[in-house]
Amino acid sequence: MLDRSHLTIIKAVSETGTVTRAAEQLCLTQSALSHAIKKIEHHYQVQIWQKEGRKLRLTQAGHQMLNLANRLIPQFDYAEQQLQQIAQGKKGILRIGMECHPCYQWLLKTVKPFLAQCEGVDVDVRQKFQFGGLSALLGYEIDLLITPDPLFHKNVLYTPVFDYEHALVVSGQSPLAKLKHLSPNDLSEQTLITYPVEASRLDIFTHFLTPSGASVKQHKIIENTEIMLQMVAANRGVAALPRWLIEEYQQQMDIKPISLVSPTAPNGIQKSIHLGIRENETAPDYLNTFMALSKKVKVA
Amino acid sequence: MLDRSHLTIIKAVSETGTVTRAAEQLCLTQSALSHAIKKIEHHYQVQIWQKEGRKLRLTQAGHQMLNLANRLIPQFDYAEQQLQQIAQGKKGILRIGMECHPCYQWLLKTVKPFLAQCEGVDVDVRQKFQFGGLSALLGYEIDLLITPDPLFHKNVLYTPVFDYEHALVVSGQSPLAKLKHLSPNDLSEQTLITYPVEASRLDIFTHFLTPSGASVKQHKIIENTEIMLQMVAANRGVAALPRWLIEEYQQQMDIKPISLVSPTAPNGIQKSIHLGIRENETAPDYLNTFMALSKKVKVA
DNA sequence: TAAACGCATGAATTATATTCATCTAGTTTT
DNA sequence: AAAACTAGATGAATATAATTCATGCGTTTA
Repeated sequence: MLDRSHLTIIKAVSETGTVTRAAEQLCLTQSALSHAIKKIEHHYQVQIWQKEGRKLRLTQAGHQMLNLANRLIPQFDYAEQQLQQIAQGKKGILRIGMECHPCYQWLLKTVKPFLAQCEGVDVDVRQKFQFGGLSALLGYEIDLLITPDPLFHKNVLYTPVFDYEHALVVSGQSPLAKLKHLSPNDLSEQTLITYPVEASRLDIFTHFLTPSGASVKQHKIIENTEIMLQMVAANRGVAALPRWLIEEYQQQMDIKPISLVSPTAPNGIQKSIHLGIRENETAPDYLNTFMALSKKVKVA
Repeated sequence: MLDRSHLTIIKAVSETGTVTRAAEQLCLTQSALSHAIKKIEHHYQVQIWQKEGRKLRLTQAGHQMLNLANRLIPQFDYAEQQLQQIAQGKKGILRIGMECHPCYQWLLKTVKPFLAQCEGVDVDVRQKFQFGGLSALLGYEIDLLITPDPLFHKNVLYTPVFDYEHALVVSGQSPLAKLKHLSPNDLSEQTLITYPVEASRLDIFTHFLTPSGASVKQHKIIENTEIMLQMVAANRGVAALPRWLIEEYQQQMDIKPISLVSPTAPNGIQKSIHLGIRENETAPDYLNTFMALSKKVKVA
């Protein structure tokens, strides 16, 4: 029963001093305000104000309403502003899910201009998903999935943003460094360093070693890309990473990319990073902004 | 535009999970809620929720509305409760203004049974007023003024609650202690301790010293009654306080009351504590309760 | 003492909220 | 795979509530 409008009226009356001026301020008639307050006065059986000569005076109940108004109205106003900003795609949280460890470097490059362009929008990046990135997307844990392996789902729309070659990175000191490309059996005496995910999600296994029945001497797990490359540079192992990423670090480290050639991938392992979004809903503007920006980012 | 009702709807929907059940809870139809939300969706051009199979899912904007709802609705509810209780004269805040420092002891005795009797009513005591207690009362800062000096005003009704003698308190060791009463000139070599208010509001000046052209040797300011009495007991000065108050402390301290006799006050300074209330308005029940209680409280 | 000001109020009007009946789409049952 | 069911959306009809208009009454001002 007691409503925002009543609070607005009481506030306006206390500000302007008279109902008539309050009505002007609210673009209503004096009568409208008078009726409105009379109504809640009847409903709660309390007086809100009293005529005192020509002036009005708030009763205790009126003062309580005024207090309430002063507390609540700004919150309503702020919420409305937020709604309008959300409507214009200026406000929100873009929750990004990453399924592609080395893409982090790329993401940073995209997020930077995005934050500059969409001032009201925060970015949240998540990298671990209990049931995988796709279900995180469908379960509304994230709004955007960055993945090199776009698993089909009817409600998810994937957009490729850039192609890259998944190559082996080796130390400049390694004997392998002289080769232009190598085949699965060339790794039989090597130590392979990977991110801590299941082998079934590592392309070097699924698209290179496993189809040929080949394997490596040792398998080490490292979570951090830079450390991984330091290890490789120190000739303590080899790793599979995007060629552009390797080339980016090549200036500061003694490393080298080599194509992974096999019967199933005669030209090396070719991959595409895809952005996945839910298809059913109307995407907020800032999501489209992000998609557009992501296509402009150069990676090599 | 955005209103309490919308917040109520969103809250109910989030609690019950479906619009239909929310409608039941609010004693409305599913259609009503659907239309209401559609309206603000159109107005702000945002989605609040989405159908997802048989379930609903709040959008980001929807979640913000829900947050707002959870913050604001309880405040509305509380305000309504207060209104209803105010209507019944059962609930409110009794804002008491004190213009009489030593009356604090008396006030405590009155407030205690009052709080017991009026469970829903809070008491707020204010002691300092920028423009004095009378204007605080007329300006609705307080609802009740406790004063020994009832300044006339046509809209203020004063009721005397008890009479007392304003007497001098001296140490038992003081040579003055042997006197039954004393006159203004007897204080010429004494140190007078008073509360920190203007001399024009201290009866010992206005009704005793000043009319006779007398004065004291020294004037010390102390805010706290007990400390004041400790000082007196230690024979470091004398003070003017209600006789009943002095007698109350006489058991535990070596102090003594002495009447202040002068041509203008041949029987000592006789005072009355008055309760002042605004006359024009209908007083809430608990104010009358307080008035009634205050007359029963014995002070000596 | 008339004019001006300012709130209250009843009736008329306008706007808004709610319902009813129906539709659509997803989900479950058979 | 069809039928039955569930839950929300929607347009039109209706009910309710908000607003205005015209006017009255008390207070203040000139």
